[in-house]
Amino acid sequence: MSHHVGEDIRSLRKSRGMTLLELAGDVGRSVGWLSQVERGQTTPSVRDLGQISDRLGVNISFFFRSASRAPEERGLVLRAADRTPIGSQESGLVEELLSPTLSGSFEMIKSTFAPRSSSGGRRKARPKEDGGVLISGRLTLIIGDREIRLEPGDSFQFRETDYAWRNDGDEPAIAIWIVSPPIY
Amino acid sequence: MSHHVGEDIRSLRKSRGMTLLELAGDVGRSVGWLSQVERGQTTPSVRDLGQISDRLGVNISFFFRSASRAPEERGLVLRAADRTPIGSQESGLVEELLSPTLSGSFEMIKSTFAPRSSSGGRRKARPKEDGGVLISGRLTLIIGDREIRLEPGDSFQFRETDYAWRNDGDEPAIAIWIVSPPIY
DNA sequence: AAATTGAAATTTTTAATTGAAATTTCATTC
DNA sequence: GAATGAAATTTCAATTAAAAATTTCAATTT
Repeated sequence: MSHHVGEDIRSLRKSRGMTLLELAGDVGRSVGWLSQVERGQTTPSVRDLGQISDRLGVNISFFFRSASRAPEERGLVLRAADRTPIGSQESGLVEELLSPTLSGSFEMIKSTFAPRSSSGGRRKARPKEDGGVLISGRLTLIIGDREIRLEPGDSFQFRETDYAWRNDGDEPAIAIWIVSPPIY
Repeated sequence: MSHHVGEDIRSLRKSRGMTLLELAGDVGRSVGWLSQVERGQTTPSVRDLGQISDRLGVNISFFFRSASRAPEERGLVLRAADRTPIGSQESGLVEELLSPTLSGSFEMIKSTFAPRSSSGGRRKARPKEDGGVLISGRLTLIIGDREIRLEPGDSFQFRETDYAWRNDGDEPAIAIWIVSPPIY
């Protein structure tokens, strides 16, 4: 009874705007069953969970990121060693989830921007608010019509949905990035 | 016309749950006047602003933290050099606002916990959500009945309103702390 | 004349309804 | 026991109404 993959499934499903009906249909199970899985009343088979994770676009290992930790701290802390890459198919950008749970009102992400790289086009996105602090390296943000060059220690926050980034430097740029509401 | 102290005043007032009527009364001015000040249609005198900042519990210099920066980046970026201590009368804890504006849906704070110090009693607080990443040092969080020892790189997130902290180490603990909704 | 007030006009917020959609429950089937 | 499917329940989004808060601006004060 220790693993509540259900809570993660629910958050991922919601952040993607899917209903029980849709996800259950996609993985070939009933709405009632998925409801029970999400609430921890039924344990899905590994095969079921594999289908679910495929459909939600995460690796199945994501559900077990804190598996080796004491149950009391699961969902409350995420240890540095347990962070997993998530999302972001963009080359040049590696995102690791810092939030121990997906069900909060905001999400914390460690973003690493490769040297000499930049985001592709602009982002299409739901209305959300972004913010962050540059920890190391250099990073240029293009927000609206403004171009902002960040140095370590600088912080930022904005609601523009279309923005882009660029790392002109020779070293990776590392930022703590905050998104609200959650995107994963 | 460059300084919009009004926006900060409005955010601080709201985060403290005050109405125009209350704050205006406390500083001996009319509601209409304060409304104009907050919307940048009237500039308060330095004396008025002093009274307002006293009542809101910030140093008057807070309103001018980004004064030397280009207007385009004000409210969007906060440069490392412009950070000011804010809030937290607690000894052992220094909080610096990272958010460039107070009007977002969350607030980013750099918290420095002195060696061998701890929070006094529990916190009384409005419902909010806290999260963060420990950047350096060691920090113990007491959340509900759980005691969590954090190492650098560990991240956390919770909604419990009563929590406490303790730094048993010999060096300061530095964390990036996120609060939603804003408290300042 | 510029700053400030105060009261009327307007906007925002809160609470209560309601119908639709989504979710939960649980007796039945596989 | 695992899973389904339909009935029961809950949640969500859209309305509406009343109260509270804010804005506006003509009048007053400095």
